[in-house]
Amino acid sequence: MLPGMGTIRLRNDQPLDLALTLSCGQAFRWEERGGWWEGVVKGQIWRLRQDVDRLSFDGPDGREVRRYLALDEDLPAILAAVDHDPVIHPAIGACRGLRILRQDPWEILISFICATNTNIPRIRKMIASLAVNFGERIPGTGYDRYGFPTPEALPGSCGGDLAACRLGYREQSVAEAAARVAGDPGILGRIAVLPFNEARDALLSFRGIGPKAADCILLFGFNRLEAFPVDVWIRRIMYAHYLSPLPGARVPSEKEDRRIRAFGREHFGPFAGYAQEYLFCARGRRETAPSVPGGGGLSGR
DNA sequence: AGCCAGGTCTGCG
DNA sequence: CGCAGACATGGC
Repeated sequence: MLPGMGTIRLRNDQPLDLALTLSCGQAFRWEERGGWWEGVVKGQIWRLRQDVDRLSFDGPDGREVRRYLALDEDLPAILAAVDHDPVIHPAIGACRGLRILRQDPWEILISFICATNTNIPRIRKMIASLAVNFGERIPGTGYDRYGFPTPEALPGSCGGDLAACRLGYREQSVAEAAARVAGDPGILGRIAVLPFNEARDALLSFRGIGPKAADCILLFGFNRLEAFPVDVWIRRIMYAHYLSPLPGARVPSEKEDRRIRAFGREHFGPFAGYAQEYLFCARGRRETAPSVPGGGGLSGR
């Protein structure tokens, strides 16, 4: 591991909370071992460690680390652009240094197909299982680590050993996505350069990718910071503090989620995804229990 | 034991 | 369109 090893001095005005960034649910393959965060990125072992303003890395080179962690992004400027109400403000304070990673679109696509209707611990297990069963073993470590499987390496038709990964009803969607991307290797690259709504529509054409997964894939895999994923937690938070369901509307419902999404993107602007992530990561103080819609909205909508 | 989980799809009106 | 159920699994 000699090739890429070094340190980066973090600037005071560009905060990073490495642990929060790696563990908050945008990436699923990072583990803390002996004071270092260890993960697999681009088929290589990456080890990262933060001591206040010193970021140490082992595996990648400094340029790769900066890019992956989005250290070149002006975080305070982004947060200033979304910090204009008394709900997001404390979330920003509570999650200082949280950054949205720049991850591999293919890995994120599969990860968020797996992320539907389950919890983060199990998502991590599903992804780990895909890597162990179909990824390439990475030599030179004291224990086995595996790269995320390529589209070609995953069974492209249902059945096969994919069942061993215990994906449940997500299995068919994963298999189809693998077959499609393997058969059209340029597809994700083309999606990457589409306008937002067209990219979103392209993702929605995959089985197993609905509105929420599409927004997560855009945000975490394509660095589209305007994406505003609406999951059960965000729905709770938004109903508790920002808007109420339309009179007579069923909730949850796709129609209502669409309103939440539109409100989020309008209210928070081009960096709505950052606002969403801070709200998501700061969940659990006031939003642990389902709250009553209609009480305590910000505006009278 | 039972509810819930970073939802989505299908089959009906 | 919009709604209700089904769905496969395991965490807590």
